[in-house]
This record gives sequence, C-alpha cells and structure tokens, in this order.
Amino acid sequence: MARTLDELAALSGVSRATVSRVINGGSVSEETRQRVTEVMEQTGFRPNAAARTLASGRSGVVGVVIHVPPGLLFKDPYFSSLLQGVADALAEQAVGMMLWLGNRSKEETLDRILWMGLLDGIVVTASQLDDPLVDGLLASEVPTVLIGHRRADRTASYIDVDNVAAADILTTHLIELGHRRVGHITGTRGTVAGEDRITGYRQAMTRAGLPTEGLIVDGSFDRASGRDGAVILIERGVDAIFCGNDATAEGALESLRAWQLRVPENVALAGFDDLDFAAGLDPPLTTIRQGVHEQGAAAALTLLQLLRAPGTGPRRVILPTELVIRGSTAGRRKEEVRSG
Amino acid sequence: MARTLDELAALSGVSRATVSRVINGGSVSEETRQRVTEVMEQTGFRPNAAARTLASGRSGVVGVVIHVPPGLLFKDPYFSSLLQGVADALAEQAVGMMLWLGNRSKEETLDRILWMGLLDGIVVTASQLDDPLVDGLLASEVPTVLIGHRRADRTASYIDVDNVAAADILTTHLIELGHRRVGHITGTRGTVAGEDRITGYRQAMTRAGLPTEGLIVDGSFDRASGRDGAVILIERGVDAIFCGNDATAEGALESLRAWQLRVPENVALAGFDDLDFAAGLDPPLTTIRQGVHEQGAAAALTLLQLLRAPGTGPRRVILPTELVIRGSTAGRRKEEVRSG
DNA sequence: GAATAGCGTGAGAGCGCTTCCAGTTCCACC
DNA sequence: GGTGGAACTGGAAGCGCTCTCACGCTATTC
Repeated sequence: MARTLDELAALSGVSRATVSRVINGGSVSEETRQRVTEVMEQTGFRPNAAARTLASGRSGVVGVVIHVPPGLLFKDPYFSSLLQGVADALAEQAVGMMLWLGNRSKEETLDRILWMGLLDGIVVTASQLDDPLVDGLLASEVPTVLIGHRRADRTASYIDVDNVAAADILTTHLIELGHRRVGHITGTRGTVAGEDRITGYRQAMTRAGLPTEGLIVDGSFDRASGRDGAVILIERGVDAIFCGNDATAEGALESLRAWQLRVPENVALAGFDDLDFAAGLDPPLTTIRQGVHEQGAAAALTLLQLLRAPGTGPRRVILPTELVIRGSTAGRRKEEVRSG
Repeated sequence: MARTLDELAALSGVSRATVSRVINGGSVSEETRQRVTEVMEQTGFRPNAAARTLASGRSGVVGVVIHVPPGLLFKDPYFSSLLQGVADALAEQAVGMMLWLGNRSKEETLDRILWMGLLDGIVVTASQLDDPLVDGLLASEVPTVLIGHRRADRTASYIDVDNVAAADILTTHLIELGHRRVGHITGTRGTVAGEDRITGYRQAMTRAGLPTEGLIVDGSFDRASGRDGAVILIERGVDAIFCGNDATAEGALESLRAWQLRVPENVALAGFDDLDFAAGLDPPLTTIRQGVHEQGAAAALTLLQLLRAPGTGPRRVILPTELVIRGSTAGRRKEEVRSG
C-alpha cells in the first residue's frame, strides 16, 4: 500500500523525517513510534534500499571474495568452512553478502567488484604471496579485510594465524619425540601459508641443530602431492613427516601404508588444519588446529567493526592455534591438546 | 578525480545526460563517445551504483537462496555444483550475486531478503514440498525462478528435471534385466525429488505387473540411510535396489559388501544424480545423470531472460536426464548412455 | 520567573543518476 | 531553397531516502 516514506508519513500523520527516525532508531516519542510502526506493519511497507544507500552512503552489504579455482572452493573443506564462517557472522549481523568466486580472471573480478559499488566493505582471501586482486582491493577506497596476509600488508587490516609459530611448535613436538630426520612436504609454493610453515619448520629444526637438507619436498596442499612427496622422503629415509596440511598428510599416509611402514612406529606423521577428517584417519592425525570457521567469522566481524568505527586505523587479528596430538605421532597416548 | 557524472560532463564538455548515454550504450556520436570514454579512463570514474539503481530501478544484482542446513551445502556435492552453476552463469553475464544460506530460520531469511531490496530477481532452491520461504518469495513482487518445483507452482518460473520419468526409465532398465524384486530406498520424504522418484519407481513396477509391497524403505539422501535401508531390503529379499540418489547407493553398497553379496550378480544397484564419485565406485554405479551445474546455470539464465523481457509470463524449463548404465547393473557391458 | 537545557519534530536540501521531452543539427530529397 | 525525418544533445524532473538545521515545547535550575 504505502510505497514511499511520504505516503507512510501521510498515513501516520507525521513527517517523512520522523518515519525515517522510526526506521533507523532515531529519537522519537514512544507514542509516535508506536503509531508509525503500526501503520508500517499494516501496509507492509519496506523502505527502498537504493534510496537509503544513496542518501546515507551505506548499503548494508559487504563483498566476499574467494578467488580460487572453480571447484576447489567446494572440494577443499578449508575454503567452504571459511565461507560458511563469514556467511554465518554476516547473517548474524543482518548484513548482506555478495559473493565473488574464481570463475573469471583476477583482473576481471577486480574490475567487476569496483564497478559494482554498493559495497560497504570487502573480505578477501589473501593466500597468494602475489595477488593483483588483493592489491587492487587494498588500493581502492573500499574498506577491506584480508584473510591471511603477506609481509607487505603491514598497513592493511587482516585476520590470520601464526603459521610460522604453529609449524615450529609442531616440528618441535616431533623432535621432542626423538625424531631426527623430520621431513616436510610443503604446501603450495608461493602461498603465504605454505611458505610460512616452511619457515616454522626450518626454525625448529635449526634450533635443534638438525639438518633439513634433502628433507623438504614441494607439495601443493592436496592428497596427490602427499602421496608423491612421501615416496620421495621414504626413499631418502625419514622417521617423521610434517605435511603442509591435512589433505597432504592423508596422501602421505596412503604411501606409507603402501610401503608397509607403520605409523607412528616407523614413521610419525603430522598435518595442519585439523579438518573434520583428520581425527578419523587410521591412525588419527596429529595436526595443528586452526578454527577455520572462526577465521571467517572473525574476518567478517573485523570488517564490520572497521565500518562502524571509521578512521580508527587498520585492525589486525592473530587467531590462536592448537597442537592436537593424536595417534600418528603419539603411539600410546590418547588425544592431547596443547595450545600455542 | 571525477566523482560524479556532472564533473565528468564538465571535463568532457558535454551534458550529464550524454555521459550517461555513453555509459549505458545510448545513441551518441562516435566522436563524443570517444572523448567521454577517454576522460572516463583518465579519471578512473565509476558511476555511483546506488544512484543508478534508484534512478533506473535496476541494480544488476540477483539473490541466490539455498536454504539447506549449514554444512550440507558443502558436504553434498549436489548443492555446491548447483551454486557453482548459478555463480558461473551470473559472472558470465556480469551480474552480481547476493547469497543466502540456511544459517537462519526460513522466516527470518525471507524477511531479510525482502528488506534487503536491491535485488532484481531471485533464484531459490525449492526442494521441500512445503516451504514458507519459497512461498514468500513467490508471493513477493520480486521475479523469482525456482530450482525444482512443486505441483502447486504451476504459475511460477522454474527449471527442473523430470524425476518421475527418469526414475521410471531407471526402474524399467532394472526390470528389463530380469529383476523382479526391485527395492527402492527413497530420498528424503517430503522433498520433491524424493517423492517424484518414488512415483516413477511405482509407475514402472506397476506397468510391469510387479508388486512393490515391502520393497520401499524410507531413506534420506545420505549414505547412512543407504546402509540401513539396504540391510532391511536384503533381509526381505531383493535382487535389485534403486536408491534415491548416489550417496544412498554408496551406503547401500557398503551393506551389500558386508553381507557378502556381489553386485550386480546377486543384487543389482542403481543411484540417481551421477555425481563425480559414482563412476569411481566398485563396481561403477548405474545412475541417472542430471547436469546439476547446468541446472544452476539454466536457472540463472532463465531469471535474466525474465528480467530482460518483463511481462512475458512464467518460464518453465525441464532439463534432460540420461540413464547411465555401468557395472552395478550391467555386469559384462561397458558404460552405455541412453538419453531420456 | 527568567534562563537554560534538551527532547521531539518538520522543512528542505541534497545524494548521483536515468530518462523523458524538447530542441538543434545535419542530410537527403524534392 | 524548402521540407521531413533521423540522429544527437541538453534541460530538468524526478527516483525515495537521510540528515542537518531550526523551531517549539517541556523540564530543570538558580
């Protein structure tokens, strides 16, 4: 019935300005608020979003950019958990979500996003060391929060975990169990997480006075690279393998089994992420738990804080990780958790 | 530099109206277009989306609603393929996508969507026979395309497959192979696909003069229900099982194996969907292929057509399915494909 | 009782764009 | 040279809302 604020105002016997205050929580007498609300409900009035956005400069919509190869988003539980986390947090706050996936080139996606306008802010995954899409968003005037960050992103807002420290802790755990030849099947080279985990691994090995020569094999965060990497490491002789993530560890486990090597008796094995399946492997996988869903949610909330308190400078959040010790490195002990 | 059309117009020496025409492809002389375009590029001008939306009544954004339990979206490849299909088609057409998942109640989601405004149209999955969210969207004035449809949706636009016919064809295939006691583990009761597939199954059995008594067991589109349902059917005695979808069939296969029953020699097995893993099972699964990604894309394109040709009445698209015959029902033959 | 404060309200000026309408210009043709 | 029409352009009226400002009124203070 009532299609505009003016009509609603006429029906309620107040001015348009007052109706606007009712909708947006301005100061209005209880009586007036009651009356206007009633008329609003009767007429099923919904304010025009474009007009609100134009007048106020806020849309209540944020963009979420997960530019990974099509298919990967739903095959790799990491990305789907992340998206789920962002979506949940935004829904909780009644903020709309526009989504961009990796179905166009990064340049095109960037262009589309900036032309779209309408966005109050953006959450984007920054997993690559070099990413024109992320750079472009940061250079734009749209407030942006990164999930994961690069060394160069010192002035950006981001949420991340300390991959270096976590990998160090995990590697140290292996060393403390008495392992000396600890191999590492890396994550995808050129990704932040991959490189940082290598750094953490190296750091721990060096501190323990152990060599890493020949013990680092390039992987790509997937099962296949875990299978292949494990074979190489087995041939070179290792007594423990730290994999770039859980999927890689699952692949490595398959190779170890194929070579009749027992885990953890012959070779200890560890992953990273603690995705759902990690605890269900045989033996259950020692790994680093990082709350991926929480990371997504934290990114969304950080962005909203940024939007609600403009000009307060970049926000950086480092979420905690936990070393989750399970059968693949323990042998006799049950699951233990050490935070770090 | 130039932040508004007026500024751009001044810089280019034309009126704001002409600049608008350049941007929106109105009739402008080649010379003028050139000049304006040049200034646009130099200044990096981007028109204000809210203002465009307000003035034109179009936002270039559509909503996608996949209201399924959190987690299911990414665990069930059906939904993720669907979303991927929609996302790809929209990206192709440079249309923005707002996404709503099942993290709030249907009523709340409906409310949020309608309040959001800004949407030119909506694509929504209509898998439940009774769905207030779908009903609410259809009742609103926002153009809506359903993926899957209910009997009552005769006046709505939708894309769908003919589940009844496909289930009939598949069941008939089993009967033609000589099976007489063909069991059916249903999909989730109350879902369109689940019920329609039962209908198709019944139809084929009845036509062949075969009884279905005691041969129908309720399932829920997942592996667990396949495992359980198969046990019941095995105990009652069957020589073939048609499962509500591929995941169910995978579960059934586990039970058959546990009971030392050979597939297809002792019991033939068939699924529905032809998701990626179906061909990789042992034996490879006979199933109905429905292009899920294509369904998503078709829904998006149908919506866009609807938007571009308003007032042309509802559009209904039935996508084809194929019977894919593999080892789980064939035994000796290699993969065959029959369309239907 | 006057001065002060503060709340609730309405008027009105935009926000930046699209699009209708009314020219103006330029040709082709008679 | 005059005419009709097509192609292009500018003026200006909105689109529906937010938000500042000013005003009137009541409550408080000394």
